[in-house]
Amino acid sequence: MLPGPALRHGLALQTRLPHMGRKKSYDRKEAAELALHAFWEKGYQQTSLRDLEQATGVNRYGLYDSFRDKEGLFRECIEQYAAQGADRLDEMSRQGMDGLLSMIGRFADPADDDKGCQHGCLIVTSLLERDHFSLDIRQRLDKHIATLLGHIREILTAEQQDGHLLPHLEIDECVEFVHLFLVGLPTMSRLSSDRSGMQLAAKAALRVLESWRC
Amino acid sequence: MLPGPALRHGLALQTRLPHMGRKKSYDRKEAAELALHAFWEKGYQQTSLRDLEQATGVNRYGLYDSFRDKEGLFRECIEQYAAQGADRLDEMSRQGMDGLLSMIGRFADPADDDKGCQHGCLIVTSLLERDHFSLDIRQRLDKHIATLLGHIREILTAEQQDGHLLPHLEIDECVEFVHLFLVGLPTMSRLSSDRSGMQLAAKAALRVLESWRC
DNA sequence: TCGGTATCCAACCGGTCGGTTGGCAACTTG
DNA sequence: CAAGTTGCCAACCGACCGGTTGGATACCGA
Repeated sequence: MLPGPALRHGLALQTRLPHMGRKKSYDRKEAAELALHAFWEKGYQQTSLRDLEQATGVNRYGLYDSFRDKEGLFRECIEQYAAQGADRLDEMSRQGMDGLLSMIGRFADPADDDKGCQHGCLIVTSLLERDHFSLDIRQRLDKHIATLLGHIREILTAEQQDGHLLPHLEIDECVEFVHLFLVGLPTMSRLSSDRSGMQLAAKAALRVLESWRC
Repeated sequence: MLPGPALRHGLALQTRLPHMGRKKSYDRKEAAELALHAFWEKGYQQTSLRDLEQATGVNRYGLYDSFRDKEGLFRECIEQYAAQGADRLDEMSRQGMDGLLSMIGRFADPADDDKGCQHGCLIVTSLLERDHFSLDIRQRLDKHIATLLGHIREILTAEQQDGHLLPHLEIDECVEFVHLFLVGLPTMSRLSSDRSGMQLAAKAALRVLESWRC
């Protein structure tokens, strides 16, 4: 823990061998991944350190040692989540409007058991707990949202320039409208255990997106 | 508090005069109204009894005495809120599609300083905390949501029968789409202190509603 | 004025929160 | 093996939660 008596024997702090002492019984990244799903299901505030200990199998000392504090662990989780999502976003961008449609379509299609759709985007749902986070976390969440909106804007402008989207549409408005879907649909699914209302809304959203094409 | 020695003097419980003893220093309904705004701003879970004492000016003993417990106070708040909202809903129904448009339009128009739009419908935002409530509260919230959706459905079917709405529209889908707006717009405004994105989305939503008319 | 009653308020209760620590177990090095 | 270092775990900490209570206070009827 603390430096210990090594210094008294002339062993400088930075030259201490990294493989000394007991080995960690858990993998840092794996623990963060498990914690991520706990946060995702219950939200930041409602996930206690006791929950995290159980979800990760790591004692709170280990969590504290590896991630500094609860928020540090959460920071690692959202960065890991965003890193995973980045690939998906790129894939969506590559598919253009179809990618966007399939993204919204996942909400409407109950056959697709992508767990993400059950809880909604972790970044979005976390922003609902804005008040509980430090400025640092808030800024990271905002940054990730901006990235998401950037991808959507990129898709829409490209499609419009290629003449595949109605020319009179205001891109700013369309981007925020899609944002509304991405925020509202998972929220709706949280409001009720019955997902049919949300699915109808998703179908309507898809119709609107389709109507933008030409 | 407890019956006291009155009975020993032959004074039956139900015949005790209601104006005995010290007078309440607060009005029950007024206290509920003040508590309502506290719940509305911070949410149920995040509003502590300390907050409620400060917001209402009533000591927790008084709150406990008048409302049984925190949830009892909240129950009173949402019923009061729903009662107030009922008039507005009726007014909206009377105006038909225009009423619906103006309801959504309030989100887009920053000049209108209706505080309700800042936080979103209390019923909706409360449902986000579903897990923290008893079955009774959940059912009440669900009932109020159903009432709201019923009004929307009523408006849309009437307009369609009168030939003022495109005949091919599926009412079920449209109702849930409006529901999505009502859920998503206030949620968006919570995600960011900058309301411009939400306002753009609201404008897009209005365009969609307009496009349904004929 | 005085007994009876209802209200008010501060102190308190058990429980849970995020976070900390001391003693022990496991590992490397010599 | 012994010395040095690190990880593990349970017990613990102060703060805050919703809720409770006992004694002081204000009000009523007689």
